[in-house]
Amino acid sequence: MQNKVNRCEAKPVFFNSLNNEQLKTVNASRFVVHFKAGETIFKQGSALTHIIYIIEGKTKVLLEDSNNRTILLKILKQPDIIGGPGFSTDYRHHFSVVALEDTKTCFIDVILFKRLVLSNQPFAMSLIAYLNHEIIDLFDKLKDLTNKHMNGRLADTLIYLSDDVYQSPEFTTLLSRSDIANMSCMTNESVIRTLKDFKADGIINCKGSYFKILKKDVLLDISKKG
Amino acid sequence: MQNKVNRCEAKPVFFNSLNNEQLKTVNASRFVVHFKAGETIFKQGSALTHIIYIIEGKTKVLLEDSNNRTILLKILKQPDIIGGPGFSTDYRHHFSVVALEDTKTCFIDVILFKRLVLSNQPFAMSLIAYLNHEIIDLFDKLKDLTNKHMNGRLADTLIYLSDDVYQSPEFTTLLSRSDIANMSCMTNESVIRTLKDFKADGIINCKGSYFKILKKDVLLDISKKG
DNA sequence: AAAACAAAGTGATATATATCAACAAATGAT
DNA sequence: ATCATTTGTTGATATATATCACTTTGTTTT
Repeated sequence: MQNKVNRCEAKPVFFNSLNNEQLKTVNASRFVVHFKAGETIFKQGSALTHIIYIIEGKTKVLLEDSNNRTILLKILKQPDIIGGPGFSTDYRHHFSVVALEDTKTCFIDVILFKRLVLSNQPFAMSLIAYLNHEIIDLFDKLKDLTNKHMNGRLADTLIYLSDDVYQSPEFTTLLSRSDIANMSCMTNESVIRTLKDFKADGIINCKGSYFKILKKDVLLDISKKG
Repeated sequence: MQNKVNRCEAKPVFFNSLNNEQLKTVNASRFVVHFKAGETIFKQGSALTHIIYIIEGKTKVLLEDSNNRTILLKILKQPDIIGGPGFSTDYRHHFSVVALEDTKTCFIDVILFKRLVLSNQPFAMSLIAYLNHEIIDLFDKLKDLTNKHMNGRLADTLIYLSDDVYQSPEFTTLLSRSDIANMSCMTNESVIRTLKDFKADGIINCKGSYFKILKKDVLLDISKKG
């Protein structure tokens, strides 16, 4: 891990409610860290000492359990903030974050972050709104992953990648088949087989890391039906 | 639904960080509502107008999806607060709450609640901590429900009921087999069969609504192994 | 108490999905 | 370029779990 200290170029939407003086304090202590593809930005269970802002690059968020099973929860990229529910609870990380490509991040001391929350009500309120959005997303994830069958779950993953991560019906992904499996709660082999089915039905086209969604309406329908 | 207006006798832990003046404001506007067993306290999708504090009685929290499948997320009882992630986002309920027995609740206007959050930093911070705990619980739920097999999931449910809800190895529950199924993401029939297996193995005893956990260590082991 | 209804329980069968084993293709190292 | 290693792919088989049809038990209603 390279550890180049310099200024952040970008500013997260999240920090909009800070005043100039507060922004100056943040600027004074924050530092940039570069991660190479495959490197772990932080590991589940470790101490939460900084709130991390992604300046550049895509990262995957992993929920790991004691039996070596992993859920790939989501993909984070600029201007996402990586905090995690350890903030103001046990100050530990409850998921791991791994860089999918070379990634540039900005570290903000969590003690400073807490001071900002305590001294700026709109900032606190926007954090509360953010956390509630996270909870809504987790509700949806819980429903999708437990109630839907493989086809529906894989359709969800493909729609998520296309709409949210790559913002295009056509994309080349850094995710392996196993990553896609971990996102969709299925095995490697089942992902491959189901992708093959989708391809045979003319819903998508894919080869290796290349994906193209041909019939989004059908995919949405599969997602809805579960 | 009866709608008897009077004072709340109990005060949630949650409101500890309020000062006297703020408590007075809350007291002035809050009102008590009684629900009978089976009645819906609020329905998923409806407007979030009040934060509800449970004074007495047990309620179930239901996550409903568009295909009529339901997850029973948890059981709430005094001194739990029912707010939900609609607060400061879309001001809608993202789950339904149904009374399992006669339940006494205290309604607090959500606009007043928001004012309190904005005017009292420690209160805001304790809300943030609460939301983060909720997220940690959801992470665990997500991992448990997607990674574990039936035995492990049902073991989790039994441990939850014994430890958290009834706080005794022996309890008579208001939950039906279907409720237990919805908590454990399995069918009615599978719950019955698995309970029978546990009984045959001397891990639990149960008959109708009566449950007794005989070998908690074994149950914990089943839960861990998944 | 009888009837009606809901909830609990059982067995047979179907189905979704994982597992295993083997191989092909792509990628990286020497 | 060749070998080694990982990643992707395929087919055969095993297994967990749902579904369906039915019986039994318990609980409310008249």
